[in-house]
Amino acid sequence: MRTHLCGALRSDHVDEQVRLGGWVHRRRDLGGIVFFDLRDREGIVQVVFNPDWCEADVIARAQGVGAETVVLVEGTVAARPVSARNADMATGDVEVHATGFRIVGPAETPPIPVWRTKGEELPSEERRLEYRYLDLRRPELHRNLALRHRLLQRARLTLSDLGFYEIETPILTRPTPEGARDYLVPSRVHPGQFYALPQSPQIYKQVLMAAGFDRYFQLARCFRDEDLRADRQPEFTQIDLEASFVTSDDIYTVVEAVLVALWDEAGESVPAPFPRMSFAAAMERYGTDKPDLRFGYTIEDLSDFVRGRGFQAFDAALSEGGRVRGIRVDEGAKLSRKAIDALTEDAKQAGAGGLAILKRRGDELSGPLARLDGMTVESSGLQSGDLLLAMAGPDSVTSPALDRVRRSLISRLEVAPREAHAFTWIEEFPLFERDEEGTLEPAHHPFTAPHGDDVSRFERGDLDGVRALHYDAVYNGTELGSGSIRISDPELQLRVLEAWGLSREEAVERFGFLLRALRGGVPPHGGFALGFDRIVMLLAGAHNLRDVIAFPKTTAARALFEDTPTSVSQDDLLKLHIRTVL
RNA sequence: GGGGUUGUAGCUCAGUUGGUUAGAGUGCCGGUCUGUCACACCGGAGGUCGCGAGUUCGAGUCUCGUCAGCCCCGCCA
Repeated sequence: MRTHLCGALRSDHVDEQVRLGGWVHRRRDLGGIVFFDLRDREGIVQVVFNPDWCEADVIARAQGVGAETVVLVEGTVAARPVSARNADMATGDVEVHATGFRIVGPAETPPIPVWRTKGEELPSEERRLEYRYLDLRRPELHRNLALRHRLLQRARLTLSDLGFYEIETPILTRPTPEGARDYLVPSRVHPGQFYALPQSPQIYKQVLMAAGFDRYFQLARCFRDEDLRADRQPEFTQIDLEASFVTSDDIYTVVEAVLVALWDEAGESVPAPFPRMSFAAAMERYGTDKPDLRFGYTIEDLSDFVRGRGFQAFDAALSEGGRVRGIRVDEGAKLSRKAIDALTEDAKQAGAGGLAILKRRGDELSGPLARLDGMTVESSGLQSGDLLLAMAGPDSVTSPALDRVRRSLISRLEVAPREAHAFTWIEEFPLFERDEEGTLEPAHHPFTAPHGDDVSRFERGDLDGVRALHYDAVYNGTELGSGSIRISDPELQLRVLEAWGLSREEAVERFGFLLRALRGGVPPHGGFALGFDRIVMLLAGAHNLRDVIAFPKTTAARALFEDTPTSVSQDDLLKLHIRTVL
């Protein structure tokens, strides 16, 4: 049917007879002569209908063809007249002199444009999702999904070469009351019973290790019924992997190989191994477990610097066991009053009581902290033009607030990043953390092994300080994925589940299948899961996940194109033994 | 669950302090046009101002509710 793709035609093809198929992108009808741009997956080429080579009835039909109509074109590739070349088009040196054409896919006038006039905004997100078949025709989304395809293939190839088997795990799985909410699937043959869609293949991959597959990976679809964000969809794809007889270092090596390969596929060369940082150090220096290491402006402990110098709010916080922490900002004195107010607002929004500042210009200090007892230009430690931002409180307040202030500061100062790609491992996470009421909660899933040095602490029941063999891969302030070394001792697994708040009976009821597998002889094992959609988004330069997923959901978890979810008939529900209570 | 924001022609948007017949660009329809590439030019059609109440002599504009999109907080073991 076709001999070439539209976007592939170049000067080498001049004088060749071609048959093309594609969508009419735009039409320019000059009366006696008609141009249109024909678009396919590879790109766009100009087709010309001219009485010099074209029958009158063919021209007449070409004049009437509407945008987005699918046509077959027969003709000759010709070099354009020099004055008519288009440097903005990849195919701009040539055009197709059509001798015949046929409409094979008539199109209604499109409700949203595929081609937009210069300066015209994209249609609303709502329209784009409603008419997804049109929105997806835009070259930008084609590029994103083409990149996604290449990254998927590269991930497969890389892991396969490293000895990983791609093994599929069930989509109909066992509900887990803990963690994220499950999407439930009713069983028809077992009245009143339900499957759940997997939040991740976590337990299955551990069972595969127990089964001796040694190394597993999967491009796994995962489902979580939680509220959404620009970077969160209810169903998403993970590059999920697990390996046996490994330590954290082995997992780092594998994940680094995958990430380096993916970045390479996108044309970016990045060095491995990645630097490592403990969770404690990340929280201390950056206030977050996903620090953006492209920038400085690290957090400092200013408690001793300000203690007892007549600043009431600081001394109060210090006497309550808090600290005073802050950020020294080179050249920060140039920030406007308005910008500093905005930073203060950021700090308050993130939960801080306020933001105290000290500014040095020449030999003059200003700002509330200038009134500290004994404050002098020398003792301030600031260079001319510098700014010091400080806040007081428990770390649980100042860390997130200083993280927020730091990120806001970086964007307001428009500082250039020191490097384009800053990967880092964050490790030694706590195994448990306390929620707002002070109740101990597992920080991750309950299969994460305690750090070897902290096992005795765990045995003693001193859970607060126990570190986990859990690690995150962080890139430019974004968490790409996380993983851990798993518990392979069934007794330890039971005790962790108990510490998690489950009775022994409950633990066996919910996780018995895993415990049985562990008792059956399991190697030490661990793994990782990378958020694939997010990686594609970063590498495509997209700003939300919807632009790298062919058929995404809205922030209310609805699909507008197919209008889903939807009600079903009472009859269908009855067959599933379900009654609605709306 | 909470907060913010947006909703006006097929699409992208403007619409002043509440005041006559709600506008522009583009698309669409008709016409002219042989080198355009945002083709140009002439003419035309096209509106439940998201939906529902309320205030008012009068509501696109003010108030309340509601629906939908987007962003954020909670949530995401």
